[in-house]
Amino acid sequence: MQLTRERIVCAAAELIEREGVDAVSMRRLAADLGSGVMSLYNHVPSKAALLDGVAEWIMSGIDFSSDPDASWEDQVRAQARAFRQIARAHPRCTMVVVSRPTTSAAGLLPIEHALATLRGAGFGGEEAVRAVRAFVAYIVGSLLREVGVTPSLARPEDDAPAGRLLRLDPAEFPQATSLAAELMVRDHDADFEFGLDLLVRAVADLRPVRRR
Amino acid sequence: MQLTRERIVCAAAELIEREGVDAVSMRRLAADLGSGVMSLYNHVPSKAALLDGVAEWIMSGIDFSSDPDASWEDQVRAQARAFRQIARAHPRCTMVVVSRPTTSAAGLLPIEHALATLRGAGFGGEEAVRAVRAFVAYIVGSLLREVGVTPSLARPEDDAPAGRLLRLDPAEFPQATSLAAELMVRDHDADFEFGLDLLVRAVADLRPVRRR
DNA sequence: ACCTGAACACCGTTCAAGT
DNA sequence: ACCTGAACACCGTTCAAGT
Repeated sequence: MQLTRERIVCAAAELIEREGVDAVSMRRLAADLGSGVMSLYNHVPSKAALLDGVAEWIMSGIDFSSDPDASWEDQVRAQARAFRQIARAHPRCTMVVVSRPTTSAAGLLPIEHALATLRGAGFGGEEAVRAVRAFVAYIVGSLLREVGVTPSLARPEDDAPAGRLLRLDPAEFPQATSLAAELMVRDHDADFEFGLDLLVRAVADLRPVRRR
Repeated sequence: MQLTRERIVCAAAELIEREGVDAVSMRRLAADLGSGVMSLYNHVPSKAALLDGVAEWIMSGIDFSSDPDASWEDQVRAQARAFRQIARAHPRCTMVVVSRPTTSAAGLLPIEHALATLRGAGFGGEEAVRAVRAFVAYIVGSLLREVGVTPSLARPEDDAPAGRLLRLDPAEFPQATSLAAELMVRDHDADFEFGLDLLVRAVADLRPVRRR
């Protein structure tokens, strides 16, 4: 089968999803694709560029469009949820997406949509830009949490009964100890919606705007 | 000089800051420390564990305490800013801190402090946990943006005049095009404070609480 | 307990050679 | 234009040997 940039990028994304980023090597990828290692370099200039390609490919698979008849609050919410889809659809690729600077247009698309929504709701340019940045920061941070790299109490242990506790010194961590039950609950949907709601309402409070 | 876990971790952090994560190898580190490669393994079980150590070391260098006489809003702000200090003090290590699950107590300390502040302000346990998670998500996302991995318009190019524009198709990106000026401004302080303020005010609105 | 060199099984990428 | 193998300069880590 023909070797293609797209085929290579796609194979890389699948390999990451299957075995993690550390499993990705040009040699391994070539073997998976049934070609010589150096053949890859006819379509991709370097491994770094390949990973950029994976990030872009995943971003471009998200649909950021939203119902233009909905309230701007609901549109922003829909866009945020679309973004978060990345963590659900490509959990192990999320870190790749989020850890490399987006050089492509695909990375700017969610921002374009969000800006359009906010401007359409009557927000000024600077305000819209600032609000979008706050949303993006929150969403990106949420992705990282969901993917499991943000400080948490529940330690993933293969052998231990699900949701075992990190050993905590109650003297040093009185709050974490007394709130252990709440901290162990990991409902990413609810967590995400909670924070998203905070931001949406705070942005709505910035100024009295009427539906356009 | 004696080889020590702390000395190794510290050297790794400095090397990351100087030349980036990709420059870190056990061999390079050993050379920097004037020892044989394998000597490192007497103090650190693996490279991955070493990077965990770097993350922990950086987290433990942040002072999350806040003036207990200040309003809870100001305390939360102070804690958030302390967290953000990481991006200023160790920009190139930030990704390391933020990309690996915190297994140590040092990673839980900021959460402990934030929980104490919110509970002291009268928030319920579950509410406090949710709010803290929203804050952490926002802060972590902000760190990533500040360190330069979040979609942005300003493309860092060594040769181009500072702040050159990504080539944008005005038809596809009307908002980004018309807001190019605003999007190019990169005032991380202002951006961070703007979003932090949104969250603080939204959390304050969750329920009428009086100072404790 | 700590250090070490040799060795193993890998890397990404350059280059020169092929079609 | 695309493919390729050999070669180069690296990796992390195991192991057996030293002190």
